[in-house]
Amino acid sequence: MTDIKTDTPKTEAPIRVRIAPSPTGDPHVGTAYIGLLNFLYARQRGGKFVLRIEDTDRTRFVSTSEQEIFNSLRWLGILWDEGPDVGGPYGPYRQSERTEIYRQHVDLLLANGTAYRAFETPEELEDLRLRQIAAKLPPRYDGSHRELPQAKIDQYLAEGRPYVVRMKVPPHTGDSTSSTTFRDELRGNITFEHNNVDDQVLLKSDGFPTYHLANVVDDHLMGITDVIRAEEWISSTPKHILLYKAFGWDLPRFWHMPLLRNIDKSKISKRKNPVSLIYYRQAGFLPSAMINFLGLMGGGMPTNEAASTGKSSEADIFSLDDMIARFRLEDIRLGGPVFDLTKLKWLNGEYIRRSTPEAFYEALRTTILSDSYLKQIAALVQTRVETLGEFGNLTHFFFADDVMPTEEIFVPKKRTREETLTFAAEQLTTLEATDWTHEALEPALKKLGEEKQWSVKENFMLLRAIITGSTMSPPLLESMEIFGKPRTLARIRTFLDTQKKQNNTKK
RNA sequence: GGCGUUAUGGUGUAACUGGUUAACACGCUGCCCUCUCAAGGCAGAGAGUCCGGGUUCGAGCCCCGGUAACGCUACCA
Repeated sequence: MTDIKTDTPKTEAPIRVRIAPSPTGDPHVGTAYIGLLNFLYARQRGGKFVLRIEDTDRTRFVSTSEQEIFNSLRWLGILWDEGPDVGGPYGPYRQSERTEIYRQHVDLLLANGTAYRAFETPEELEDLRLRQIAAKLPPRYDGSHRELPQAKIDQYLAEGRPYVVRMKVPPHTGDSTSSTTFRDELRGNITFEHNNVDDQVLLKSDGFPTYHLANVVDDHLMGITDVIRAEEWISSTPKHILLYKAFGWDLPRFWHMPLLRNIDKSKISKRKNPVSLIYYRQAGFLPSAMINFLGLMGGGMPTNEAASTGKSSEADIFSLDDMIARFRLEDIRLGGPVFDLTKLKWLNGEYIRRSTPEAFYEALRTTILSDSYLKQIAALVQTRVETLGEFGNLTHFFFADDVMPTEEIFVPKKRTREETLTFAAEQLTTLEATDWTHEALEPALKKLGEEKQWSVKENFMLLRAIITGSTMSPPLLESMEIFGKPRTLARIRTFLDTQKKQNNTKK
């Protein structure tokens, strides 16, 4: 093993990297992927890895999300040196606690003429957008408040009209540049003409910053040296460069990583692939396997010597420590890798087979057979069994992954297969948007049933069939609650996918 | 539509500064082992490197032109 630190130029500032997830839902595999890459980069260079929470979107905020992000990353062993929960010298690490900082920085931009107030209402902007689309023009802010006379601004402010602050993208008086070129460490120079860069909103009318502003201000203030993020940010990087320039700050290095993909190559999404880290934990994937699998995405691990000497399959198997020792971020492949569950499951199986019997049993007992899980399930069936031996009869679906009802079971007497599948898809949509307590689930499902003219019995029986594979089960909603949202939704999606495929083969 | 990025078997990756029949893993097929199923062992099928030109003795690697996929195009991140 080589000493990585000797490779690091000694003149460099200490490496500081970060991930900045938004607490808007379940922790995402994409967050884990980018987190892993940042973590490795920092560890290999004796740098610091920062976790920052980007909670500036109040409309999408989910209160439990932040804690779940912490739990999931820790589960994987992706540990941060600074963050909201562990503190650090550059805090606070939650953007909602930094609003005063952003306000001050916006004032700086307002004062030096690189930003301006815009007083249009959201309705006016929507109207503009629609007209532009109708005229086959690229939808873009038309800049009408770019050069508002001071008198007008004062008047609007006095009237108390709400406003946003927008970035004044050059060219304008004081800066005549018409394009921005930046270096992506993986791809080389990328150029954007400014007439393709919108006057991005920096400060929303609710006083919160947008991603673009908060991100640049925080990265600078937190001393971030390398921005390692997903490819979807390439398009907005010129805005960020312009902001660094407007503040007069040095640029970090930018590394844009390929996007994880669904099987059909689109950006990975929950509709087509489980993306919740909670799902993977609850479904019984081992953190070592998940980390290993993520390390396979995009390459980056040099071919193992074991591959040429010993068993060749060893080449694909490595630990987090192996990655710290040998992973090369600069070798990441740029094509978007498909997040292929088949290979993940094979890897997971490898890790299970390699466990000691004790470790395997321990893994079962802390996940799929944990005391808390069993205790909740037991409470559900106590009145429904006559011998303890019947426990498995009623609860098999809690422990199985291949539940699939036959058509006779899931299609109600007076319904067709088609309308049943359509309704099941609507149930899925409803469940996705509902808090995961049986108290919340019941009215949500009943409301859907009323709207679509499905009786409560038909409604719940269909769902019961999908979740349990049977027409007989412990109380459905309580069962779903214990089984967990990510796995329940995944089961419904698997059901719908399978039935859809059967449709296609029938025709 | 505009802008940007990407492109090696079905999937993930490999192929030194261009150099023999494009390699490994997953998956798939068959066989062996075996009370079953996995695991394991063995043997296969599957790409000529998105397409078209060019440079070169020689191109997956270099040049030019296309195409397709993906991303962005919000007072979301």
